Amino acid sequence: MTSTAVWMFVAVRHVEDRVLEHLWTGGYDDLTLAQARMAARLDESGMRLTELAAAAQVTKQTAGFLVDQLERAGYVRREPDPRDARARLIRLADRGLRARERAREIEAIVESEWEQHLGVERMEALRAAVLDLRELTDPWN
Amino acid sequence: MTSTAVWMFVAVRHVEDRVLEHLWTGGYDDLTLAQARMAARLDESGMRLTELAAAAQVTKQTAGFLVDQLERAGYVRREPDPRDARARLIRLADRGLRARERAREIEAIVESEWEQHLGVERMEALRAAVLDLRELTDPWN
DNA sequence: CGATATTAGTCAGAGAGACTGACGAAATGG
DNA sequence: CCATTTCGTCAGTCTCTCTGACTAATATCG
Repeated sequence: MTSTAVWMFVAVRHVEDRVLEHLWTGGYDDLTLAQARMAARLDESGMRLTELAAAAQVTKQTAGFLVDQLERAGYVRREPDPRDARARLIRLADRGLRARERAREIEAIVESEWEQHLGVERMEALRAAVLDLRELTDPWN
Repeated sequence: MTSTAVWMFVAVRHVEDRVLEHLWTGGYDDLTLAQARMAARLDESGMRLTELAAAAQVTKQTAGFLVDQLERAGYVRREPDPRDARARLIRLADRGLRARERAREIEAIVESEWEQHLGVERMEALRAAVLDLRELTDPWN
């Protein structure tokens, strides 16, 4: 190093800090970084624990540990999966939806700061490039 | 979410996994992810613990904990700082330099994969954009 | 100079997060 | 229908990270 990935890491950490601070000051002060990272990968239609674990790149034990906490705090709920009696679908509950909304506020602000710094065109190119890289880098996709 | 930062996070994790695996198979199998992240931010001229902590975005206690391990494993050494008797300069030792060299090998491979996927031009734009964002995102700079 | 404030780093303790291994229950596929 | 795979949990351990308190050295300023 020092490779591109290191500077991406720095940028990510910066966003995470901003998001977490915004969530905390907005009343979601029981969320930890690890919990927020899990929740960030949860899609609208509900996911199984194993799926979520793969998407978040942690073991299913770790995912279960964090989802337990999110559930107890009211951010997500588990529903039976009609297709498989062993599995349950994890979805955002009301509190989770509201917290996601709040997170999106600050994300939009940070991205507009970046856009201001880079210019609209380069920011759009960055966004598109990173998204394209998912094909190579996202175990979930 | 899902914001740009989430996909950057995914890409970073992918690189970290690849680097760590490459280091492990190359004989540096005592390195942990947290240790490698610290070492990645260590510059050639030597840094103080407090500087390194700021750069890596952890507390100085955490930085000290990880540097202790890196030192015991022979990756770094601490030298007295001629400018300040309280401080010491942390530098890469021989083993650390060799490990960094090995890390750079795989980083170059991953970046060439990305370049192949995005094209030379877009990859260069990505690299430049992320580097430019340091002004907004890197507490060390 | 000398009192005060700041800075560099360490010690101690606690909590969170991450892993491996083993397991029961349900589903899948010959 | 039996063997295998998959879903999730339980148990245990280790690593990482933080807060708070502290010592020693340096910087500031009247």
